[in-house]
Order: sequence, then C-alpha cells, then structure tokens
Amino acid sequence: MTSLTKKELEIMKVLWEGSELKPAEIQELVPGGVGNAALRSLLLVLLEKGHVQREKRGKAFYYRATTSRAGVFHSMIRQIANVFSGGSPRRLMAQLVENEDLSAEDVKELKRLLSDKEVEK
Amino acid sequence: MTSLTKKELEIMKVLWEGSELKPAEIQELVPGGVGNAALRSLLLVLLEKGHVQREKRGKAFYYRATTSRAGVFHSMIRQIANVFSGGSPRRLMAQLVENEDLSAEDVKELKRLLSDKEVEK
DNA sequence: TTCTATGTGTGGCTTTAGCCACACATAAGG
DNA sequence: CCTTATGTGTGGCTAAAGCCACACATAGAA
Repeated sequence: MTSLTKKELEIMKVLWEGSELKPAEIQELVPGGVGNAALRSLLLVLLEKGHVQREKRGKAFYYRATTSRAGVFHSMIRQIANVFSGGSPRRLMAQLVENEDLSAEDVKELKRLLSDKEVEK
Repeated sequence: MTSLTKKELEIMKVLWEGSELKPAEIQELVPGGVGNAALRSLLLVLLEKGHVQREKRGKAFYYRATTSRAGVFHSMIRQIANVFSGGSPRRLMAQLVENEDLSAEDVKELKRLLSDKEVEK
C-alpha cells in the first residue's frame, strides 16, 4: 500500500467521509485548504497510486476512495509504533495511557471496551 | 515544534536512545541506513530546527536530542487523531482496541494500566 | 442553436527531502 | 615534527511534493 503524503491524506479523509464527490466539492472540504488545480493534480496522483477511482457523470469526474480507512490507519500506527515502542501495539497503547491525559470517563470507557474484547475471544 | 520528516525521525530515534553521539556513531544506528555525508546534512537541518544541539569534543561534534521524545510522540498522535478520530485521543485508542488485534494478555495488561490511572487521580 | 458556467488537461513552476563528492582541517600516534 | 585517519564544510545534484495559469471542452440553460 503506497504511502500517503500530508496533503494526500487530507484528501483521503474527505473521501472516506463523503463517498462520491467531484473536485470542486472535495476542495471545499479539504481541512488545510487547497486550490482547485492543485487539488486535481493530487487527485491524479492518488488515482495512479490506486487510492481512488473516478467515474464520469455529466461533465465532471466523481471520485471515491478505494483503499480502506482502516488499512491506512493500521499502517500509520505501525510506523509510529516502530519509532516509539519497538513495534509493539500494546506498548504503544501503554504510552498513550501515560501521555495523553484522559479524563476519568475516558478511562472507564476504555476499560469497558477492553472487557468486551475479552469476552468475545 | 517543527515537524520531522521520515529520515529526520529515524535519526531522532537514535539520539533519544543513545544520548551523546558523533555522526559516525549515529550513522551505524540509523534504522533505514544512510550515507555519512547525507546524515550530516540531516543533522544540520535538525540543528536549525532546534531538535538537536552539538558540542565539539576532540575533532568531532557530539550531538544530542533537545526536543523530547514524548513531545514529538504527542504531536504525531494528535495528527493521526485529527484524521481518524476527530482529534479525540480516547476515540483513537478505541480504534486501536478494535483494529490492532491484541492478545488476551495485552488486554489484561492494558486494563491494569487503566486501573492504576484511575487510582492516582 | 448559441452562449456561458463549470470542468478538464497540460505543462511547468517552486520548495523541500534526501543524498553525495570533494577539498580542506586537525587530533593524536609514531 | 610529520603523517594519516577521521571529521567537517561546501556546493550542488535528483526526485518528489505541492501548487497554478491557461487553453480547451462541453452540459445545460436561454
């Protein structure tokens, strides 16, 4: 899975949330902001990399994501884990518990999720 | 805090683990591998960005990290959270619980960590 | 049918990342 | 003192990221 640059990721974020969109629509939703021509260039790159497909409807191309949000998430997490926790997801999560000050409620919720996980095994 | 590129991050990883090192020493430890001259160029960039300091001892400069591992970790996590969980660390962790198949032992350990967190509040 | 607003394709620009060759400097050992 | 192994500084290269101007195309309204 070819990796995504910062700007490409912003675009994928929009597509993961918005299903089928044409450039002008995507443009307005890109978090960092981007010109129309620049956006279209990036869409072509994403097309080549296989991260999106497009289909002509009327005058415009409509784009949709083809690579899964979860897959990209997973590989980004793995990269971070490699640097900060020797590749271990568990140790990564442990560091998150330490560093990202969670509210008492957050902690409760997470414990609940983990318990569910235990049961379904 | 200026952000780090892939290669710069690899170098910082080495420095976070190795305290005071000269280029030749760093070079051998960089995970992805890198030429000596290339490495030194990157060190100068890191110097300008304020991520490292250096001090001459004998013939060589010895480098050490000045930005904290935890700080960089935090900001990288925040970036990922922005894309994948609306900026919320809790939801990020929830996604990790869902996606990163943890062993039964991992789950237990994490619950324990969370319980500790609860107590110390 | 003609016009126009909306899209597209193309070519090319600037900046940054990443890398390296080569000339010069110098600590430290003989 | 002289040599040499080890570092450094400089200048510059290529590839990729990110961006945009402008000419051409055409769906759909008038």
